[in-house]
Amino acid sequence: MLQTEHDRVSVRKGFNGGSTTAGMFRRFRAEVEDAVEGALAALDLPTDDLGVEQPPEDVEATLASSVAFRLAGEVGAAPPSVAADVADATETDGYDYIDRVDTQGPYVNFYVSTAYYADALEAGREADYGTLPSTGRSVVVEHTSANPTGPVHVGRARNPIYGDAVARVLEYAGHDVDAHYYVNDAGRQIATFTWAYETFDDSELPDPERDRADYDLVRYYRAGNAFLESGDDEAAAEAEAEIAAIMQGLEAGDEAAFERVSAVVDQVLDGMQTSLGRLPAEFDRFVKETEFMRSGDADDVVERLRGSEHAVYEEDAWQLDLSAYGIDKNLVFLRSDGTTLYTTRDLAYHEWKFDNYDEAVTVLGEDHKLQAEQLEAALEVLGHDTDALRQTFYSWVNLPEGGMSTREGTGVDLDDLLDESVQRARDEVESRLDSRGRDDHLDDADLDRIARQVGIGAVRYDIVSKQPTKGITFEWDRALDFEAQSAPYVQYVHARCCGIEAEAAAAGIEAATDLTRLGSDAERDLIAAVARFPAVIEEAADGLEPHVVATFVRSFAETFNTFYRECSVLNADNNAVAAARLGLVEASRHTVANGLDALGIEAPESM
RNA sequence: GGGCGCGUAGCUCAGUCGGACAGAGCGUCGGACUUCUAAUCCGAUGGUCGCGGGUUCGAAUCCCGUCGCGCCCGCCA
Repeated sequence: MLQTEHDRVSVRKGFNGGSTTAGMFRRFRAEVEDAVEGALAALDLPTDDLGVEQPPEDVEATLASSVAFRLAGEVGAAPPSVAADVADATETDGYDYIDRVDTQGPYVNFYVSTAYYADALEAGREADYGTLPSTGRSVVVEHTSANPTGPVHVGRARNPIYGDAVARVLEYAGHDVDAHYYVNDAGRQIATFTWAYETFDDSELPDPERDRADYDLVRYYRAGNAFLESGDDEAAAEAEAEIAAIMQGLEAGDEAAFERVSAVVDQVLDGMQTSLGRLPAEFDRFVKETEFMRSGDADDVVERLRGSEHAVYEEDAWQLDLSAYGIDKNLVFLRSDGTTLYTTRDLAYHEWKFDNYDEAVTVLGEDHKLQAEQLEAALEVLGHDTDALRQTFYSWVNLPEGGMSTREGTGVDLDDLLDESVQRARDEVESRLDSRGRDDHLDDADLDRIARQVGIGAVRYDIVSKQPTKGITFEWDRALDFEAQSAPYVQYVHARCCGIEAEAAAAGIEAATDLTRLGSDAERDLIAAVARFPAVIEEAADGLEPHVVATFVRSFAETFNTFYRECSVLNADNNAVAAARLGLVEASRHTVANGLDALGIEAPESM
């Protein structure tokens, strides 16, 4: 079986055309809000809080209002009585998706119309279903930005996985997104790295773990740091002088210094990109700190900060007193030796972002929170409206025995995790081959593809499905669990959809959009789930929380599996039912494929 | 010590801008493949939402306190 387009994760930038829909659920919600507001206004009641919410699963209504609770006191009647009045005053004519209103105790319940289901079914059959209409807003998402000092380890991997998903979700939500990786090629650590690379000899270092530049060069970085910490003060002082010279050279715009540093940075970054590309996490642009040193923008920031009322000169260094912004810690923006710091250059970068984008999103580890607050305050000192800046944080991924560190060489390399996961996925596929129900003859290339899609998808889902603020302890068995509530569970639904569509095509069944043939609970529940997808994208984008897509897609898969069991396409009572169900399968496939795509997880056509 | 975050079933997690009996998966126990793929489905089991106060008609959700864990408090990033 050949790999087709559906097997590949779409390129984010590809989503700028095609038909788009605001989504049935979102429109229904807007209608309900409008109707409730109208009813309250008619009753001369306040409309500031409509209390529109989603009822529990066992309630048939799609949305409800709990407004009667709050109004009971004002009206002087019990909530159920108020609810009845509101329901009576609610006008349902003129709305496409509100079918009817009733009450259940204190709740006013709203039920969707046939048109709601019909439109969801039709919209779902479009391949780009879930893509919201263009907002016309440009957003830069900066994520990962790991120091180019060595191979990407699992502790860092949450950033590209979460960050890439944020970028994708924003793209689905209709924004014009660019992903940036901000390259630290000017900091002290990089100068140290450069010195070490030039100083140590390959023969005195351990063999690299992999034949790749990042694995090769990180040995020098570790050796250099170990040397500086070894306690030989005289030798260390000599090294420090050289490191300082490199930093001074960069600051002075010395071309030779830039070349020395890039010789290290470019190689390591190239290796890191190979790892990141496996996830995949791809970037539209790599922005180097040194760009802002060479352009003079960093110096310009220094001059303007120095002239601000918050600037103080203490202990020979220029600092920003940010107590007016509620930050006790001074921000040093120019060292006593005249060199700039990371945050100084980052300020120049952010000014550039503001000039070129409507909104700037940054995905950072929680250890950067203080620095991020200082950055935001400093941007305000520089006269910017920081509403355009959204900084979002994730907690570290730790090993059961502690944290991971590139410098100390502790931790699990991302490559090792992905290799192991793909290998375990391959074992899994092979062990299932004999009992496999479908006879579509998987060849070796298919096994490779499935192992890769499932293995990497499982790792990615494991990380992206959790709230970013929650800490994660990395455990092999848990990260590589392919059971339910994991990527393979959802991917399997996609493969099932593809299998059904292939069989249906062979049987000459053509998909139809025919709601009249889809009356069972399982079918209606599935269409209702399809209808919610765009609203899920919207929620995930608004909160920069891709994990809500992960939750949705898993729950959607469950709904689909119930439908699968109860509503056969090929063995339907007649052709019309088969065609209608096939249309629903198509809508389901688009929902799952795009939900996974928004998370950066591939959707296999067969498993 | 101060700041920020986290604490929900034995385990891993949803739910947290206050609302209908707190939901999944794993685990355990018991069922379902001559059927579009069983990486599936169905059922049972399992919770003082860390603890103590407060606000409210109503609190896992908001406020105060407290305990435990994590991160930060560098002229590092």
